[in-house]
Amino acid sequence: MNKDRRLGWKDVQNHIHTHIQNCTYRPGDQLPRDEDLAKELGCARSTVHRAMRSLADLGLVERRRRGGTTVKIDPVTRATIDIAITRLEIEARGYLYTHHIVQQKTILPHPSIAARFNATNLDQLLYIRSLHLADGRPYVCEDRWIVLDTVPEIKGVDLGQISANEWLVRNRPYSRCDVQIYATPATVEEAELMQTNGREALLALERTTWIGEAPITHVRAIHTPAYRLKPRG
Amino acid sequence: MNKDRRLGWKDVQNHIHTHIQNCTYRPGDQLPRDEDLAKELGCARSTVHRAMRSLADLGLVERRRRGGTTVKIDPVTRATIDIAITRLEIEARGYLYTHHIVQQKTILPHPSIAARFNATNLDQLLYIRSLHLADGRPYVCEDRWIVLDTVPEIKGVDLGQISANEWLVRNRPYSRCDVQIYATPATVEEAELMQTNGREALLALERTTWIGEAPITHVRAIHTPAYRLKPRG
DNA sequence: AATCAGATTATATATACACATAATAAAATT
DNA sequence: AATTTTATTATGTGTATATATAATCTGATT
Repeated sequence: MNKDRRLGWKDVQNHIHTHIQNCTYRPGDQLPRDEDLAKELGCARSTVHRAMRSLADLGLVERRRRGGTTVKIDPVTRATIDIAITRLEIEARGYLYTHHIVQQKTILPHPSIAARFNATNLDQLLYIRSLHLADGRPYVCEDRWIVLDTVPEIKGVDLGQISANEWLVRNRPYSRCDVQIYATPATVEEAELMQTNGREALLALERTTWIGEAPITHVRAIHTPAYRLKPRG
Repeated sequence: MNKDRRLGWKDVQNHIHTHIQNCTYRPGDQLPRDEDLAKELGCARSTVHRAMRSLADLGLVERRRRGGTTVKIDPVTRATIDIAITRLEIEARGYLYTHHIVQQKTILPHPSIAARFNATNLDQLLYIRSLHLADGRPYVCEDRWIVLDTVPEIKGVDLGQISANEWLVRNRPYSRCDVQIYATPATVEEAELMQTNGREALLALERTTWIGEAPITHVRAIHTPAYRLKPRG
């Protein structure tokens, strides 16, 4: 037990959070100043500050210099999703991971792909359609465009061995990543690959990455119909 | 300009982040100790600590007591989505918001709904299907189950005026929220409401909330086919 | 009355130091 | 040799203080 222990920032955070849940402080209300709260609770201002900053990170309160801290008027539900290497996601669910390349070719960028990269002067792209399986059953179908100017080394990699997904994550850190999530009906070919019905509703997860100004890759990953994306704990 | 300014934690963060992007430090590598980095960069350990904690929050590095800080072996793309009140989301896009109730009734919980709440002894629920429109065009169709035992006051609220979504967010803080995102084909009735084709692929966003142990509400919000969920900048 | 220069105030950041805690290694004990 | 105890080490937390920054108010100047 932590009977006589000093007050920690998490205690302070809980204290305030509880009051917000109690409606002691309601949306829009002003919270006490850091200093006053510190005095009231018998801890240092830094400790209150740490707790307040954490609550602000959670999107529960808003802090403005001089304006003090207020309970957010329009609370948002903040959900954080971790998009891991597909192999690890499948293995974490206890399945055996395999993958294979469906199609691979070097192409010039289609305007819609160039638009995603927000670039006009793109040269050759490596296009790969690959299927990732869990215990032999389709799990994710990935369409990927890799900017060869930015990642020339990938030409020498055996992408049948290590997936482009995994190789890139391990070898090409990015400085910016755009994500979009949407529902899409399976095309006939996709339905065949995913072993499901045509025009079935699939969850699509698109990512586009850059290092500095240079575009790296654009992926569109479609999941099996039953797939549910769950934010972390 | 901040020429001769002291080093801030964001500077330190950028410093390390740049090195990770450079591959000076690669996934799995050990970073210098906080103290050494502080000495090297000429700032306090607390400043380095702040930067490191931020990088850990971003999912870029992992910190273990005694074990030091390492670049994450399997980096994840971390995306944070803010789910706001539907009215505000629509207005933020510059549209006129309207909504209306399609159906409203008091029912006993269907087992699948009780399962979502992880509860067995649920009493009466208020079920509401409502349509939220942007400039008169369907935007979101919301199926909501409200636990009347937990939120009895809602019986006295005119939910045609203020949506259940908005009333609950403003009046019922929650301590826990489960979120699930998936694709679903529109039913015939849903397609009619959303003015789209039957079995069209729609993005569904499910939320279930509790205050303490008490279940508050469960929502299933389906979006128009063109809808794309975008994590915050 | 409008404008602009300071004073004020609350949060934000940086620093320094002490102690807590967890993980590990080394030493002592059985 | 196996186990337990102890020491070490790097991060985590709490405290105290000084300074920075942004927002607001005050009041002098025009």
